[in-house]
Amino acid sequence: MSALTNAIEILHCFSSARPDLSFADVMALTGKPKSSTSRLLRALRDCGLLEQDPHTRRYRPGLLTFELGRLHRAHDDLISMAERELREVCARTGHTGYIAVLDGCEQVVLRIVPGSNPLRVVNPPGQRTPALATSNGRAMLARLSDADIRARVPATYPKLPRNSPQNFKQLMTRLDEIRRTGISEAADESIEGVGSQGFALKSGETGEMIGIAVSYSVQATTAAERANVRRELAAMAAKLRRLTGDQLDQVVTRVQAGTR
Amino acid sequence: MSALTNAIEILHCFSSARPDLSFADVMALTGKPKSSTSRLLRALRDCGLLEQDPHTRRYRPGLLTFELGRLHRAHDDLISMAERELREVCARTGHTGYIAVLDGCEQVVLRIVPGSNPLRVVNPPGQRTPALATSNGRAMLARLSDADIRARVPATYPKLPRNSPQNFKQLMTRLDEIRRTGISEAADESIEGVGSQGFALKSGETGEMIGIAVSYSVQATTAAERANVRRELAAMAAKLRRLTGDQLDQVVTRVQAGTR
DNA sequence: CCAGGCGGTTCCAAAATTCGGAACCATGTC
DNA sequence: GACATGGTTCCGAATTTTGGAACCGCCTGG
Repeated sequence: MSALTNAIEILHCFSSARPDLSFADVMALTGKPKSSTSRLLRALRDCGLLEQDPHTRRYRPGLLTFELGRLHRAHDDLISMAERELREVCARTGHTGYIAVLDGCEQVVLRIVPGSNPLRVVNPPGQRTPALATSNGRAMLARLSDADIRARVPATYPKLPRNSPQNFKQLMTRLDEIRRTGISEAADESIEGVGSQGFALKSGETGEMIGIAVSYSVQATTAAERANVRRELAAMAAKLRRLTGDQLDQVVTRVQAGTR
Repeated sequence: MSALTNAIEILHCFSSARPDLSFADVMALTGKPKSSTSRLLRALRDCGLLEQDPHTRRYRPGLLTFELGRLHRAHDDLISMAERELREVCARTGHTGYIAVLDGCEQVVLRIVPGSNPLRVVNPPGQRTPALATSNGRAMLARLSDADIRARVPATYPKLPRNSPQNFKQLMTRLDEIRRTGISEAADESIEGVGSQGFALKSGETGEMIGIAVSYSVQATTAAERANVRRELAAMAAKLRRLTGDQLDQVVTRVQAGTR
């Protein structure tokens, strides 16, 4: 196991749920001996990937991650084009929009477009969620080959909220429906009372794929309003597919860094 | 040289000026042989620290840096408190506010508060600039010990814009003035026609230090207006120092990860 | 005021990884 | 068809990393 692997293992311990960690936390989470943890944390701190709170001695992501994270935003084109369209839809419907990418079997929120409705922002950028339990997560999965999907979903199917697919077969049924209709829908899954509809967009040029979704309160919307969202999304999908040269039938073969 | 060191060396090649790099760029910038570069780039890509554009084959910071960069924001307290105050000052004066940290002899912008005046945002968050040529950069340096300053400034004093201190002695004169008045001023330095005033804030609790500055067009402001900015800053500084327990006379001994 | 825990650091020999030169290869282009 | 670009793979030598153990400074509770 290389030094880099170890470093990454530590970095992966941080999440929105655990934005900072103590020495003991890191030891427990990685299962590494004290000396190795000590050396590695020091190395990561010295190089700016981590910072240490001088008072509590806890570790958190460092200045370097902040700088590089800003640069990652530059990788635009597809995302900013989608964001522009999403902004208009959100302005018209009042709902909240999300753009996310797939990483393994999880999705990471890249952009959020706050809506005007009282439903407040629940998934800030950087948030990582199981792709199986979100509308645009499943929309992205639906565009992969069955073999790829099988490889991404953990061998022991995870325990998901009640309305999410409960096993691999149910999942494939829902993905097939998405493949037919082009739109993915979720309700009362990751968050109780919250529903969303989304679709996946894949650049014909670079092959990168993003998920675009609109999220709303299930209680506060009528069936007619949800049908309207679906129409809006379908129109946005058609326009973006045309702009980006997305061939719907073409399956994604390789997605960057998404093995985990 | 450890694998981690090499990885960091590559990551440091990226900047706002060079947000993506080709294989050859990385080889040239690091001076490493082809095989090592190949292996390392692959490792970085596989672990999510870098991404590769499938079309151009160029490398850029990856999803993991985006996620961790968002978490870095969580490290708030001092910064968010300062941001709140700065927001009010910017609303009153119409100028643009910056919060930055010191890293070695450079500063990195953490937050920006856009003003209402036509002077547009010039330094987005994540931007790295020589601390010697900015008002809050010098304000932060002024709070270090002379020995620490000498250690941070490169042995061969860098070539700076005309109005910046041109050698170590001039620098120390300006820092002494900042130490006396508590406020740092710059005009026509990093950017022609742009002036700024700033100060450094150091948490009495954690010891971390940030720079807070207000930036304006030199042409479009009168001396009276600049004096007003100075009063506003002095008042904000006094308030924040009280809130954070900042003892002005106490010199910063160690600042995180700021050796480079 | 001593014991014990936390958060480390340092040491060392064994084990694992990295290093870099060289050969090779797939694409795209002149 | 030759050449450049952007890699990958191989291999022995050289360098790092590893983890157990001992040690240390600080703080807290008894």
